[in-house]
Amino acid sequence: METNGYQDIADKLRDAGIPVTFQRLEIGRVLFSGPVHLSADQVLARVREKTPEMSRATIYNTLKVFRDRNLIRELIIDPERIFYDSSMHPHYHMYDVTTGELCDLGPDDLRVVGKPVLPEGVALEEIDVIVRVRSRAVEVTA
Amino acid sequence: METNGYQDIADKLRDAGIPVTFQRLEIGRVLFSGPVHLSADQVLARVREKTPEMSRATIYNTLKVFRDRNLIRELIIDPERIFYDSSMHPHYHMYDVTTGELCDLGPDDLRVVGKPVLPEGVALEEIDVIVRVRSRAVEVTA
DNA sequence: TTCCATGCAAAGGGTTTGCACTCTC
DNA sequence: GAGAGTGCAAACCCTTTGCATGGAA
Repeated sequence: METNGYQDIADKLRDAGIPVTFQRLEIGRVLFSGPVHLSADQVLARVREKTPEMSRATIYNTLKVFRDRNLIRELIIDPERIFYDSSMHPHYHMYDVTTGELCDLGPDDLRVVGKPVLPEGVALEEIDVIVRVRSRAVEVTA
Repeated sequence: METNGYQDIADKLRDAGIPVTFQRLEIGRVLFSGPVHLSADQVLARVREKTPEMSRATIYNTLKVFRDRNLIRELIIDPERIFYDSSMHPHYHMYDVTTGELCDLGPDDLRVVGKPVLPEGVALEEIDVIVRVRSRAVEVTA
């Protein structure tokens, strides 16, 4: 999982059936150097630190390719933006609505018990759990 | 909970400390006549069936007022739009990513066990559980 | 009269798309 | 040279905002 070198990332892409390109390697480097939760814009910003000419459209295209090939997961947590999670291990999330911080929860923290009865012709895709928390420090006195 | 008449809705608004207006009654009628999951646009459409002059801005304003007063809950489930849930009972959701259908799950279907350790100065707001399913019937052969 | 609610239209922000250019095989 | 990948800019859609009108206390 800890794919740090370009060689590892290239292998990861090939294993997923994704043709390797320079841009995809750079985006992969940002995503697969460790477990991260990043919005598309954050990915773009990090890639542009090393590759300023990277296009926003390429970021969105590539994120969708990665997602379709199960290399990353889309997190629908904030109505403002989609987060991309580079960890495909089953796990849940804790989201600080005040700061926008997002972190992982393991099975030690939380577990889902029971399985809902699925209607005819319907397949389970995944179960998302989001623990929303609020920092007391930063009071939003609206 | 089954607030059907305008009188019931007016009471509900007053109880929540929300000044009663014609528009809020109409929006309340759509939301509180039964348990519903509607996007802002769907609320607008239903209100306009009876009140075609209702403004989109008023819908958004009112939904936010209702949400702040804990009359409805925002569901962050689909990146395209926010759904508003007229049921404040604690419950979870099943979402069909193919059809966009959304339904409730009770404690008989699913339960969350354990509580995550919250960082210092952080308060639990709520725990969302979304069971994502996919209809086999409508194959999305992309 | 003062304040809040409403409506319209324009702006805002994340995401998608159209199209031309480039690169690879 | 065919096809995919990329980059730019404009388009898109949901949502928010500014501002003027209107209604209630």
